[in-house]
Amino acid sequence: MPRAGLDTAAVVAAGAAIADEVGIANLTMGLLAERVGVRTPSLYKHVAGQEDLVRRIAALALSEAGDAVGGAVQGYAGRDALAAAARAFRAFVLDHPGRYAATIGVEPSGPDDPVATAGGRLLDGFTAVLRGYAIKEPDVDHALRMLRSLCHGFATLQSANGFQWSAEVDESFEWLIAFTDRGLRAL
Amino acid sequence: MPRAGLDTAAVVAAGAAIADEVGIANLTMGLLAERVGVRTPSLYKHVAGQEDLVRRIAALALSEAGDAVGGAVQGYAGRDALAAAARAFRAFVLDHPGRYAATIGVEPSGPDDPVATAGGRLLDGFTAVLRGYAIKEPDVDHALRMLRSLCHGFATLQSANGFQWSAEVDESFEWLIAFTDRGLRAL
DNA sequence: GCTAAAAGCTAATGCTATTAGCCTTAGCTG
DNA sequence: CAGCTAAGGCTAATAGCATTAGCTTTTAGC
Repeated sequence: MPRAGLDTAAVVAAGAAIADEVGIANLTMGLLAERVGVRTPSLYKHVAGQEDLVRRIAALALSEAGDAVGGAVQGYAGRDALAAAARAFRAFVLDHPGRYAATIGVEPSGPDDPVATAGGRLLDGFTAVLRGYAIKEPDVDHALRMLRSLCHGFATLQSANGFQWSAEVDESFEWLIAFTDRGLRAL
Repeated sequence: MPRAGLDTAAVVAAGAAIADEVGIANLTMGLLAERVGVRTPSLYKHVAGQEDLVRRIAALALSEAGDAVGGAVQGYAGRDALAAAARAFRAFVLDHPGRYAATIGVEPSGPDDPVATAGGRLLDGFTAVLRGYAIKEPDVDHALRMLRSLCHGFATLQSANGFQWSAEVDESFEWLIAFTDRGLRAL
């Protein structure tokens, strides 16, 4: 029996891919094993169990989202940066609904938890956006939370096909960016 | 064997209560059966299965959230209405995290789906808030989606203990209400 | 009181995650 | 180059959970 040459990262990446295809709720160890060409119990050599797998997928998703947002912001400031960050974040969630869904309900166990550090890096991307607005220090944290809530809420609601939101969802999203931009500049 | 006098509504209510206590992911048919004083298979006389149960819990949660928001708005207008609605919604999600979590990822099958009608009623509450602002028609839908995204995002992120948000979360929420109010009045 | 549907129950099935224990490969060491 | 060791795989077994089948008992209407 030739060896599969697996490692934890490969298993997690495959799990994230499956989650995007069939939804995180339908990600089963058997499906994952089949995908990576191995029998189910062998997965436990790379991952401590399903819960651990989901945590790792969540950390991966947050890390990738952080890269996407951070990269999109590069070279822009103010409204352009805000729009770039928001669009990049939403695009990521819509392109990878399963792995992003893995982040919902995962609580970081401590500051050193990969989930926490990846989440922090995602926040850094949004922080960079705020730097383009002249915001007084006490407001920065609040504005950050608002940005995160807005993007998270909109993207997950749309990804779940929430509430008959028929067509012009893109239009609503752009409207939302403009609204937020005006509000931030007014601070 | 005396009969338990169950019906679908009682089973769903008990399921929602368990979801709030242990999380929707840990809501098991056995746990629910024990809670309502019946053997597991008997539940299937009232509910088609676990998926159906979760859908019904989601519909209940949306309906209750709609009642909470609608009731809170009564007698207020403008900023007061906005604050009342937002606070009522957040309080509901924090008080009933499990049943609200059931709504995530549930897609209404059609316009007659109880999930859809309950979701619609929740939207009505937010619509009432917007009526207090003089918003031009083409903006109403967008503003509605923004309000929903903001509340959903903030409440679910906090409920999941998202991102080390230490203390002043309440303060951030009030800040967010003020921010939104200013933006809406500027339309 | 009689009947039929509704609401329970026990028993059985099948799927999923997980653990235990064994075997083989790959890489390093003498 | 022989041999040792750890890592990565496998089969077999266990346990929990959802669900179905089929039987029994209550209850409500006639």
